[in-house]
Amino acid sequence: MNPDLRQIRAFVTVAQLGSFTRAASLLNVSQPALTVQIRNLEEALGVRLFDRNTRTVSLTRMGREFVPALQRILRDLDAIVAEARDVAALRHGIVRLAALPSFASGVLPEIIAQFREANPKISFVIHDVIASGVVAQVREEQVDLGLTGGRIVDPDFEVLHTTQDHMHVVYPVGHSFGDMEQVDVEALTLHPLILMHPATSVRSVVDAAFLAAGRLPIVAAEATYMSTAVGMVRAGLGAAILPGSAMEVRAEQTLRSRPVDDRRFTREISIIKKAERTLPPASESFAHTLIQTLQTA
Amino acid sequence: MNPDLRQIRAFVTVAQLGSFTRAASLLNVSQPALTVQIRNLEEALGVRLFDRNTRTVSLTRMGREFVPALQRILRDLDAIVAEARDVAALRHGIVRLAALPSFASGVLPEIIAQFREANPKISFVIHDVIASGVVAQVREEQVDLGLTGGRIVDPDFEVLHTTQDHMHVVYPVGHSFGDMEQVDVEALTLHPLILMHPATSVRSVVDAAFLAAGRLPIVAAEATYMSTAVGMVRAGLGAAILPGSAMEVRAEQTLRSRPVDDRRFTREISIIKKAERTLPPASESFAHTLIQTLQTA
DNA sequence: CAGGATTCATAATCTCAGCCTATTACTGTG
DNA sequence: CACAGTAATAGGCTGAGATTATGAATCCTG
Repeated sequence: MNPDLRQIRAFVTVAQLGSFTRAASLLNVSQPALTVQIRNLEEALGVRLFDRNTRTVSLTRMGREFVPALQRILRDLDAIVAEARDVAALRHGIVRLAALPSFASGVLPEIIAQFREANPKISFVIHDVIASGVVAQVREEQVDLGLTGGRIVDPDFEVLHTTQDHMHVVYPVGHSFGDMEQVDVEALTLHPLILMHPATSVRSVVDAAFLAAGRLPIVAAEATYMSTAVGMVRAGLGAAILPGSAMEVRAEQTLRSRPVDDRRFTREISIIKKAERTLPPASESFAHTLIQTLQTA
Repeated sequence: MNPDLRQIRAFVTVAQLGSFTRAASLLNVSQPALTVQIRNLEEALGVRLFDRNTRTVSLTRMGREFVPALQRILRDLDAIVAEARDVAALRHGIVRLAALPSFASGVLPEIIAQFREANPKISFVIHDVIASGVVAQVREEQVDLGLTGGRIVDPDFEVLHTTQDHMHVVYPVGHSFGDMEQVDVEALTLHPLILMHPATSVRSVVDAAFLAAGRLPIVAAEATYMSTAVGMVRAGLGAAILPGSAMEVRAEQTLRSRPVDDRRFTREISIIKKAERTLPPASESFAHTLIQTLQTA
């Protein structure tokens, strides 16, 4: 028969203490139980490990040679078990998530900071990629969670939460948008606009909204990055339409922003994970706080 | 509860095969047993290891991270068990023994060569030291076996075997010893002799024999090493009295040797081990062949 | 799209490994 | 030489874990 972890623990403990009785009390078993465990281990290995009479216990040479190796195995195993329990208790862990750049630079950093205050040992790996990239990385399980725009119908994914991300218009101080009762599609159509690049999810929403309203915007410029768009606004090229989730819509000294007064200028945001996949405890927990933060905000 | 080796083996096997059913048949248990083992392991670690539905099994990220570490532990442990069984089966091992130089260079090499023919993987560590050194090394357990002269009465030691080592006289071709009916104490007293150094056990035997006979030898020279004594004989300084066990008494071209014809020129040889100590299987086995060889010779 | 096949999970039952208590046997010590 | 302390043995019992039987879900196929 093959050795057993309890037998190995018994052996190492007896070897260290030099006594069956004391080892037994340390291991919370009776002394006869230990005697049997050691005997079984000796039979399993085919080698006598202790020379013992009724008064004294000492390792044989073979026993002495095996102690360090077995000790190391116990140590390694205990370390793995402790690691697993740390992961389970959120004392350790890595949250891997993919997010659209707008979220990655916008709402996410604050939420992560708040989460890490409660769980300081948990680290994050954020992949900021475009919408199709988020979906792909979740599908290939390079990340546990995805934060992306649009509605997900693929059964490969489970949508943990959806929320609305309303578009804002960003304009320089003194722009006429600042004085209007409401900035609706009509108003937007009258001014040169800076829009995101057509491949982005923000642009699809904007285009769809204009299309639904039967209007065409005056496109002054297109930008791939939101910070570029903001720079263009600052340079006076026009007003930018950017999602409310993005950091860039926050007030700068010389700029202002306000929501577009039209429900259609809204994109859906989904927090997704791969279907039928258990998240690591850290990611699971972070998903929860993420959802709660987005709900209350 | 703490993890169990069977649980770990089950986990690694299921992870490798990606199937409970196939893993179960490989491990010679029923599939429900495996299900329970994995569940218990997951509970012990506090972490879900597999995502499984009724058709498919796949590792979670946590599970994937634990596989290599646990695999290594199983590999290490199996190696230790295999090593122990090799030692038990004499497929491995080291025989440590201390012997008087006369044996170490005399009878021992042949016996070791013969033993290693049957057990090629067993190696030897020979300490050739004087009698008191042999006893000391056995007492301190630096060696398993001791081969020494004299009678051992100390209860710290167990005498596995005793045999007689009769003294021989070594002389040049043409010496008158070669023509005598018998070389007894009387004869020895008439010729210059080369004796071992007084600290050696050979010399004590020789001195005691002369004392008992009430004679005094003519000491031409004293040597610490037997090979030195033989060199002196070759140089014509006289005849040497050396133990029969020593290689040096074997015929050289220009030398002859014959037993001294007096029962008192005999020393006792003991094979000893520490009392109450189990020998490693290799040493145990070698002790047996050693005893048998000495008995039949 | 229905049904058979396959696979994991659950339930119920049972067996034996292993524990505990009580006792024995031995040894080192004062 | 008696006592104290320690490991080994015996006997009885309990529960962990195995098995078989069955259920539930999913995939494959015609």
